[in-house]
This record gives sequence, C-alpha cells and structure tokens, in this order.
Amino acid sequence: MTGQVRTVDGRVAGRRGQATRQKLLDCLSEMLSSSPYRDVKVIDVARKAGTSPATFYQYFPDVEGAVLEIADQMAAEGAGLTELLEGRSWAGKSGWQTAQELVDGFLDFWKKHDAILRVVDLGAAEGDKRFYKIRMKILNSVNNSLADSIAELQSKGRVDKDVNPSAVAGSLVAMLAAVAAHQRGFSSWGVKQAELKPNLALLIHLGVTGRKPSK
Amino acid sequence: MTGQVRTVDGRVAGRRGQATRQKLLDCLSEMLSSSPYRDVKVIDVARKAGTSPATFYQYFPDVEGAVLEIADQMAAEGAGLTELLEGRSWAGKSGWQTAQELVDGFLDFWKKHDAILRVVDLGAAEGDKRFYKIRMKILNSVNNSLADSIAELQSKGRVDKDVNPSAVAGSLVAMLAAVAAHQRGFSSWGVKQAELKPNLALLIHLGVTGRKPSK
DNA sequence: ACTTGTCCTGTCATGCCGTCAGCTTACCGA
DNA sequence: TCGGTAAGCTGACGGCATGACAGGACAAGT
Repeated sequence: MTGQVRTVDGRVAGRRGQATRQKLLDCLSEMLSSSPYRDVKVIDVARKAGTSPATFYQYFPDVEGAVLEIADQMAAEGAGLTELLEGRSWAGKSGWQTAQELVDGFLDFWKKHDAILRVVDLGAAEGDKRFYKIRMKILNSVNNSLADSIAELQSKGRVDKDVNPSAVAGSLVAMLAAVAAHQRGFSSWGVKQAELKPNLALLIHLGVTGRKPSK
Repeated sequence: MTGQVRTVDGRVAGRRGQATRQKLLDCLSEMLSSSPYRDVKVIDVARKAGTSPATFYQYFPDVEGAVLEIADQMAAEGAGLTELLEGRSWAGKSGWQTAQELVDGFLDFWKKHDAILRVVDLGAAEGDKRFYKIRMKILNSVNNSLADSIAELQSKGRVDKDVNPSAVAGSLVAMLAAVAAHQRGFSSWGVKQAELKPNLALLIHLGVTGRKPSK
C-alpha cells in the first residue's frame, strides 16, 4: 500500500532510521501538548529526542511536515469513529442511547488527541488544504452517518422536508468538536463535564430526530 | 477609564506614537488574514508598516502581545452581540425570527473578524488564560442571554427540568462559533451558505425551546 | 536658541533555521 | 574475515528574527 518510508533526500529508511523518525514524532507530539504551537522549535524537538536538528531535517521538511504526519496517523484512528453510529437506531430509548454513546466516544477521542487536533483545526481554519483534508477525514466518518440517519428519517416523513441533512449533521459534528476542544471553558459557566454530556446528547437527539428523547 | 497608552519601557504615548502603534496593529491584523499565525514575524509587520522592528518592540512585548491588543478591541465590539437577543421572544413566529437573526448576526461578526478569532480560539484551546478570557467575553454576551431564555422557559414548565441551561446555551454558542470558523468546510459536504443558515437557526430554536419553530 | 519629553532607528549579541560535506555505523556478499 | 555500499548522524555555517540599548530626530513650550 504505502510505499517505503523515505528521507527528504530520497534514501530509504531502514530499521534504525524509522525508529529515530518515530522518536522525533513522539517528542514533537509531546511538545505540542506542553507548549504553544507557535513556540515549538525544531531544535527543541531534536534535543528532546537526543539528536540534532540536522537529523530532523533528514526526515521532515519542517515542523509543519512532521505535524501533518502525526495528524495523518491520528486521522487513520479517527476513521473508527464510524462504529459509534453504524447500525444504530434513533428510535425510542435506543435513540437516546445512540446519542449518548456518540457524545461519549467523540469526546474521548478528542480528549486523547487534543493537542494535535488543535493544530489541525487551526490549519484548516487558515485554509490549508492538507489540514483541511485531515479534518474532513475524521469528521466525515461521523458526519456521513448522521446525515444518512437524518435523510432516512426524512424519507419516512418523520423529519421536515426543508431540513438539509448534511447541514444539520455538519453543524452537530462541529458542535461536538468545538465543545470537546473547549471543555475547560464550560467550567467557568458553572457546568461540569458530567452535566455537559447528557445535554450534548439531548441536542444531538433533537437535531437528528427533531424530537425530545424518550429516556 | 482605561489608563493612557504606554510603551513597553513606561513612557506615555502621544498622538504620533499612538498613530504608529495603531498602524502596527492594523498591519498585523492584515498579516494574520493572509498568512499562517505561526509564520507571522515582527520584521514583516514592521516592514509593512514602513517602520523598523525596534519600533514594534517599543509598543508590544512580542507578536502575541500585539495580538492580544487586537483581540481586546474586537472583544469590546463583540459585547454588542447581546443586542441580538435582548428583549427578544422565543414564542411562536417571533421565536423563529429571533433564532434567524442570532445566526445572521453571529456569523457576520465571525466572518468580519475571522483571522483574529482563529488565533484567540487557538490560544484559548492551548490553555492561555488571557485568550481564554477574551473568548469568554465575546461568547458570554450571547451565552448568558441564551441561558437566561432557557431558564425562563424552564421555570414556566415549557422546557424539561433536567436540562442545564448553561450547558445547552454553551454548546449552541460553541456550535455557532465552530460553524462560523469552518464555513468553507461545509461546501465539501455540498452545503451552501444560504442553506446553512436556516438549518443552524433550526438547531438553535430546537435547543432553546425543545420544539420545532412555527414559521 | 534651549529644554524637555516623545519618537524612531542603527547596531549588536544571541539563538534558531535550514543546508551541506563528511564522518560513522550497519548490513551483505564474496 | 573483509571490503563495499548505502544508511544514519552531526558539526559547522550563512542567513534571519529577536530583543535590548543608546543616541539622534522631532515637536512644543519658554
């Protein structure tokens, strides 16, 4: 599938090289969690990995290039979010459960990868197509499933005809992502995480079905 | 109210100084729109403003400091978003209109200031309290009004008791902000801006009142 | 013209960036 | 065992941004 890992100057990376490369990625990932993206420097990453800046440039064109690599790995994992919705029902009590599990799974995923997701979000918002594409890959998995569910309910006449399934699904997914990214912000509104989740699930359920959930 | 404008080394800025200072802010603002935050350098801002880097450092400790200044000015303007909700009703047809006008006003504001808001969002997500505070200032104006509306409807028994007004309001506001920041993303889902707005308004209305709007 | 305080810039030490040439290490076949 | 070859790593370097300072330019009042 994916060709061999290559260095910037075209060499094929062997065992040792791949290990260094991965170590650099791991260290960069860690740095993104602890310091502002703007202040992450190649030399710091290299130092942390116990190597030299020149080595970093052997494997990545620049910091952004390495970030894209990390983001790609995460996006691959993110494709699994589809499972949160595959084959689920939005009817009755199981609908409420579907909404809850979606919120839970999504928030967990975001929390796990929050540092890299912040950067991806920024890159996408700034109009960088590469970041944009990665963000899409993650959100699409959830968005498409949601849009399908809404469209199906719509075809059964249980959702108004002037609803645009993609627009609603996209907005709900954006909401999930935004809330996940700013979970801390809610505490200053006096909202604890445990309270937040059911209310999010409620909004999801309302958005998808147009009705309050029966619990 | 606010004390005089001061330089980094404590001098009071006069008319001429304030003009240069503002020019630097304007140029920085422009650069944020055209290039990634990570790549905005002091020397470029200074060049664009027809001055020297040293001058920049006379008025701001660093790029971040200047960005905070711009963000503050914007936040002051953003406080006016409250008007979108003050004294509005959520009942019947006027409720639908309230939702629509909120969406319109909010999206316009975000579009107008998207570059600086991206950076504020990033700073807040990274845990920087100064950016966080600014973000709050803007969102609070809308959030509080929304939460009040929900709480009021709740006290009248028109909204379920286990709904947390702050949590719902916060989530809806986060949704608005996220959709505004990634409006471009929706086009790849085949959703045009004109279609997006009414669907957003629908979600807002559903979230606040728990019911579909009567149009 | 002189003083005072504001305003701007030339210059400098420091540190990161990104590249290259060249050295070291690992692997492999004879 | 012994080169040969390709992978792997780094010291060193020019270039540029940073941030500090001292000193010169300027405007306004006396």
